[in-house]
Amino acid sequence: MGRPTIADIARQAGVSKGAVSFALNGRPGVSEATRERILLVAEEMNWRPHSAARALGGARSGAVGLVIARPARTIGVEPFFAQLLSGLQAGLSARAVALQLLVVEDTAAEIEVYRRWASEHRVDGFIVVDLKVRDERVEVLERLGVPAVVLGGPGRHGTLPSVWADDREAMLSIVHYLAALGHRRIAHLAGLPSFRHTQRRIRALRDSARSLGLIEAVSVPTDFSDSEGAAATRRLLAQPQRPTAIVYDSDVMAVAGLGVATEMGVPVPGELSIVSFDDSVLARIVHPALTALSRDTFALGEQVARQLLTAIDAPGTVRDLQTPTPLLTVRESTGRPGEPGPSGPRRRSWQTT
Amino acid sequence: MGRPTIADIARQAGVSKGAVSFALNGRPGVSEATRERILLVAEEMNWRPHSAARALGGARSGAVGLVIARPARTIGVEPFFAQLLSGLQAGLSARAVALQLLVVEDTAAEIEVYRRWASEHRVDGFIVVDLKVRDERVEVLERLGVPAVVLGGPGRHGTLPSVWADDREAMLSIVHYLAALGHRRIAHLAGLPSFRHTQRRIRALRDSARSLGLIEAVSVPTDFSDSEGAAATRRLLAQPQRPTAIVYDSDVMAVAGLGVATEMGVPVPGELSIVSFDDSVLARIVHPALTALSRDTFALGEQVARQLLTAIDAPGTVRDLQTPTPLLTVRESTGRPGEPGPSGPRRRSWQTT
DNA sequence: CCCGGGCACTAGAGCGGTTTAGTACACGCA
DNA sequence: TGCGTGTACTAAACCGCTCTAGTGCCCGGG
Repeated sequence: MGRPTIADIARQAGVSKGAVSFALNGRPGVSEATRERILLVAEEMNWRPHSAARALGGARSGAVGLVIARPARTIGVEPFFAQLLSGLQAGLSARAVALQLLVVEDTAAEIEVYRRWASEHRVDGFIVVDLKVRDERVEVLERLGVPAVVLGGPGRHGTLPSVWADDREAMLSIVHYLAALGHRRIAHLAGLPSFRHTQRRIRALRDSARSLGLIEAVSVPTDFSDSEGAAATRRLLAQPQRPTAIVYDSDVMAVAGLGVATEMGVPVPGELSIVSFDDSVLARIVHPALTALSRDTFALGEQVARQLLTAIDAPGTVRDLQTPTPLLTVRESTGRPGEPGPSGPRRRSWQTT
Repeated sequence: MGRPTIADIARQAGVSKGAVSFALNGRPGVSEATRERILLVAEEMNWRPHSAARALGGARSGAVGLVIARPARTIGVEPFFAQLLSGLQAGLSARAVALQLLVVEDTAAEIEVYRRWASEHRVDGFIVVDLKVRDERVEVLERLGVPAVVLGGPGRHGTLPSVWADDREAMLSIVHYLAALGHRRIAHLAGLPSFRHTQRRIRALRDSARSLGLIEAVSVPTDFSDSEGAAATRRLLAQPQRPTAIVYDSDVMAVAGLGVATEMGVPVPGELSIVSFDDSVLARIVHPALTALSRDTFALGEQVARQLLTAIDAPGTVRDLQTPTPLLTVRESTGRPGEPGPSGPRRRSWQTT
């Protein structure tokens, strides 16, 4: 005999299938004595529900989907996703919900997967990341009628609930910090310009430029890759009037930028301050360690998971949720412009050529 | 009306459910004309199979499981997993098989998930990573009778097929390279000693020590984390007779080690050569870029996926598969001991204080 | 002319659960 | 005594698909 079914349990316990179902799901319809007997038998036979059978009865599939549309190599290194994933798992596993993960090349493929998984009843809901400025996925998901939670915002996510952090506030905190140190030429190596949070960061920098008396406040869009981060840094540092501080939208780019600065003999933080918009081990292990915006990505994942589970249980009841604005963790990569950093004398000597 | 079922299609096309099923699955029993008519109707109604209904009829669930038992923070940064994941996806998506991913704290939890998912018919097979020296998971999976492919080996994976690379050969190639450069004191910052590949690497280093005339060839076990990597490096470099080369079992540790060397004023590669056992963007973006063993992790993932799909289709037919031994990519972090590297004069100046 | 065999298709049983309708019995109450 | 009500349970429908057994028909051979 293969795996036991409720029919087997029913026979063994001398009751009907229905009674077993009631007992196992803790719903009324059986006496306490019978329930315990059934549970005992089920335990003995080592019974587990067949997820497909459950799902067939119109019930949940017990899984949620996360589809990421980024070229594989980019993800490879983003600690952000891994952290987020762990948090999601933590939030989901509390309710024994599994996560179906898929990495696709582009948004078209992503949407196709949404359609497929939804119509195959493979998942009960979706987590949407990398919210775009004009995001077609939102409409598709709304039309599919599948519960979904958007990571990003605020705004532009239609009727779907979102979990978001204030990127604007975060960028302002960085710029204020740099301005307070005396920086007047600040560059921003932004991420993909199609991303909503990229736009918010760019705008925040531009808006603060005048009020803080910045001479220069440019945002350079990239694809988040280390190579574009390095190339853009090289271009910025080759200018006659180069920026005294660069804000990177990801830690990978920041590290790549640090590498370029080192290679070009520009001392950090002596002549160039570097801030990363994302914190991770990466920012800590390089030398000098990078000043970075820290947020609890793991907790963020948990939040998103909770929101999604709620959205699945009671659609329409979930409201947007703002997470704490990331705080700046000051390390060794920032200092007053033109001044050697805390360990300046040593690092100054890099600047040979 | 909700989503269409084959009954709807049958009604619309004026045939029976059975005929529709035959037509949609491309099996004999319907004429070519009828088949086309049915397919057309299905297309029009935008029909998709209900995965649960399919799975219920004893068929496949259309998903495979990957459970990773490592503390969340460690994964966060391993580009290896992300690359592997992408490769797996690529291999699986060709057959429209989904990947269920779960990160758990320890092996006990991992085994529990295997049991649960198998008995719930949630997945058709498993991918096992981080093969241990004495690995209880193997026996559990064999007993469960679920198809599974082990990433690692050779040996110690029971009757489960494995995909493996020759870690021994790889380590030997590193040591030979370093010995040829003139290194006689080589340290190895190993990973978790419970991992099978860690043991193979340790043994390979030890075995080659005599034949190559090494004075020192120690392996220091760690937990793969940046902090242990940094701490161990600090200890090694603080010794009176410090090693002239360190081999790191992961790129994260290698980068952390490079940071420590920089901080301690030990020029790389002038007085310390660094080799990473894993290549990734990480190894390239730091400065100096790290000499590392490169392998195509993406392709590895694809291979594993293919093997697993075969194992699911025809259990018992799958044999072990050896993947190409990773090749050493020489970058800037290695050189002759005591000699400045290619850009040595500049870097030499780091070594102040 | 009848029969066997192959083809195209139908009917319906199952897969393993959930859920609803129905039944048997005990009990309280007029 | 009869009736309504509540409880504990059973029987069976149902979810959407697959697959087997069976049916009707046509064709060729004896």
